[in-house]
Amino acid sequence: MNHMSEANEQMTIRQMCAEFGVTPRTLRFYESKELLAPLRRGQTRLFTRRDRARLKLILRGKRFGFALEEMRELLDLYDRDDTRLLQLRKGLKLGRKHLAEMEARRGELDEAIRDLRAELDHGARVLSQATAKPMTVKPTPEPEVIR
Amino acid sequence: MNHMSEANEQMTIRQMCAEFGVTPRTLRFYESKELLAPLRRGQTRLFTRRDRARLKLILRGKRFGFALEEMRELLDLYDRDDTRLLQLRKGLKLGRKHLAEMEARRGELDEAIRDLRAELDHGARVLSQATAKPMTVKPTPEPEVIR
DNA sequence: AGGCCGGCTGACGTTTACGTCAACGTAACG
DNA sequence: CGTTACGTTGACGTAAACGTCAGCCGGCCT
Repeated sequence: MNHMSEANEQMTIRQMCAEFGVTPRTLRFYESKELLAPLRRGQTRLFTRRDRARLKLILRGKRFGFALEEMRELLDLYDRDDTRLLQLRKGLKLGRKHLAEMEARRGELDEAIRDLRAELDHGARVLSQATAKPMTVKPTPEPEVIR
Repeated sequence: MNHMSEANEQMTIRQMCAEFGVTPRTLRFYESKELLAPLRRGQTRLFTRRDRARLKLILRGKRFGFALEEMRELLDLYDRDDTRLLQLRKGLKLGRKHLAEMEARRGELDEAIRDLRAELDHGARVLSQATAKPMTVKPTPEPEVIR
């Protein structure tokens, strides 16, 4: 009962690593870059729910090719410090820019997916034809246009 | 003189750079990694439509965080060498894996977009409320500056 | 008391994806 | 015929994002 105190609020570095699949080095590195700001019990880091939220966003950003430095600025937007209006304005502007980037990227991703699908379809077609009549092995002088 | 020769088929390194917004170094680097294989007129590289197609895919892949090495394997899939069936099979498998990754990534991207939008809406709401009744402004060190 | 675990701080190493610079070739321009 | 422009090949440098290793704490078990 005791060791199950409702504090999964603060967690150690190992627990964080387990939850997010990163190494301690990574978390310390992020802290050094001021992306995270865990509490301290003596020397030991204690990661809060805020750190977890930020880390989630960081890793998400990374997966889409945003640099850590870019993410750092954006993180404040998610912090919802509604008291400082100037900051908020800046954050909104930045956020909108980011959103536009992401939507553009989604469009491109869709295109890439379409293209890749087309290639896969083509490949599958060629393959089924080849296995159907295995005579047509080498000469493929089809007038197919490469687009 | 014949600057209008119909050969935009083979193009020089500068022309490539202009078309794709990269540096010569980048193209030479890609060649060294066997991602491109331009022809040669003596020493000079001549990039073909094949190189252009590949470069387009490379840059696209990069924008979505795929490493050059990953892209290199995939590029063959787009080459449509329909003669080597075993290769084709391998390529298809790889391509499908890649496609699955991209689709997963698109799902995540959509989620990220939704989240960011929510934050932006929240921010905008807070901001409009604050400007409507500016009494609830926490002690801001600086007086409000317009944008 | 001794030993191990988990965490901490440097500090240097590594990988990826190029940038930068030197030295050279060659073709055209004036 | 010199210089300007574009091309080439090394070779070394760099920024980002960690990995790795050494050395040192402070608890906790036995």
